[in-house]
Amino acid sequence: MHDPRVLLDPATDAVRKLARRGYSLDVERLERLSSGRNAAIRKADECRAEANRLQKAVKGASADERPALVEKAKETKAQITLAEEEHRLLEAELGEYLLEIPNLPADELPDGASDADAEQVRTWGTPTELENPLDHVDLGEKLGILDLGRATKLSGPRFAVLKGRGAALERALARFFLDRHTERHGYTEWSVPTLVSRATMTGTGQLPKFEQDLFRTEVADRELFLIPTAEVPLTNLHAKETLAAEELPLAYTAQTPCFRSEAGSYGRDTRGLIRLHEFSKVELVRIVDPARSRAELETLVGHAEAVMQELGLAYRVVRLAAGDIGFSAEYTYDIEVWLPSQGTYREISSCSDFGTFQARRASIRTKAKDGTRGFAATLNGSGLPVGRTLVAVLEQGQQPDGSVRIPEALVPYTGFDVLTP
RNA sequence: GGAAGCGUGGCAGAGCGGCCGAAUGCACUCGCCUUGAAAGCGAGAGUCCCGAAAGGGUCCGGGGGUUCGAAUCCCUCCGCUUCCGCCA
Repeated sequence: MHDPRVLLDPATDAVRKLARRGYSLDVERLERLSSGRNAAIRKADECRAEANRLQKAVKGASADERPALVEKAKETKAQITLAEEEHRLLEAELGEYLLEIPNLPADELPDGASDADAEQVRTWGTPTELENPLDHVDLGEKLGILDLGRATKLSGPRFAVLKGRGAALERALARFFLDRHTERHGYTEWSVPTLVSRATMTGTGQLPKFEQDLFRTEVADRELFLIPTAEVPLTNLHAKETLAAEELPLAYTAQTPCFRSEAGSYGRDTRGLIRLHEFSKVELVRIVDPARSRAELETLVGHAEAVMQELGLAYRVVRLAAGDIGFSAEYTYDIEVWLPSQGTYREISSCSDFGTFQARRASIRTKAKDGTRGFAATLNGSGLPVGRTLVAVLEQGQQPDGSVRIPEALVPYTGFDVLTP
């Protein structure tokens, strides 16, 4: 959420920046709501000050002065009620409007609105060239570790069932990621709820605009949402808190299932594990000093890349176009892994700097030793999604004889170094 | 789900309907003292909002009510604790 004052400051250049992501800011409306709200607060405060004066006067008043003062106090009270009502209305309208304005994309991002407009930053590893590469579905079924038919029987399309060494591989990947991030990269592991409140979803920006992307539950009169990523609970751990500036940066990780409705992606990636309603992911979240957020993003991407490299998976890093980044983001790198079956790089991790946008929504404040107060900056990135990594491990590790070699770093976790049909 | 009790500042813990933004202790910040530290002494310090500032307003779990005036009285919701039931 933006500070309306900052948004309206010409130096912010908000209209131009938002236009880059195709959002048209209604400056006139924002100005009207913001100044109207402030005026209503002023009016209410003045009335309350008057009421406070009258109360003191009543206490010291003589018996004949008293009735007139009490009468006046009652009138003032009525005025307070009016001013407060005005304030409440404008506050609500302003709040609603602010909640739907996306974050300002950084100027360094390239123009454009799709992944085709992303800018390649670097590549790592050599894309495997195979005669007739199988895709992960064919591989998985031949190896007997993937059962999509039964997944459909259980839950419908866009679910997966892993069996035997497939399930073990999934478990191994998650443990491998968590161990690396906690032991080498300084992250604290958390176990968090995957059902969260509307307020929590609003804190990170999934709500109110993207309710159609979420799974919603309702039991009795209680409403909860299934998280689309651990970013939601991890970032909101510190909602409505004030953090001491010197304890930053905070680095958190968690493995959770992630639930996405995938509304609006009907024809896309219908095969296999790429796009599911439910998948497991290890997420990285950093809560940092806003002045350092971009440097922290480089650090975060580095942590995701480190596990990719240890698995020996060829990938590239791209800088997303201004019109392609998420609602709450101001700067995003995607890591794309090489998929031999598609002959292309596909997104495996998205690492974003949100500036203070989420912290304002969730109210994650900071206080320095000298008493200076502000909002923290938040960042997050996948580190990594288990399913898509499994896809890459299968596809990049496939051998001419139909077997799949397990990356060396993973063997201590799987207990086997090859998958054979 | 049933019964009882409790929700005050970072923590602990006071608080006759106006003198309470709130005693006191601990913790904290800054001085003094000390070679340094502790102790001791002195001073200070809460949050959020409006305001260029001066200043004003707000906040004693949330919401509502009584009253000129509520941390203090009433209603309601939420949370916590203990006992019973149920359950992994």
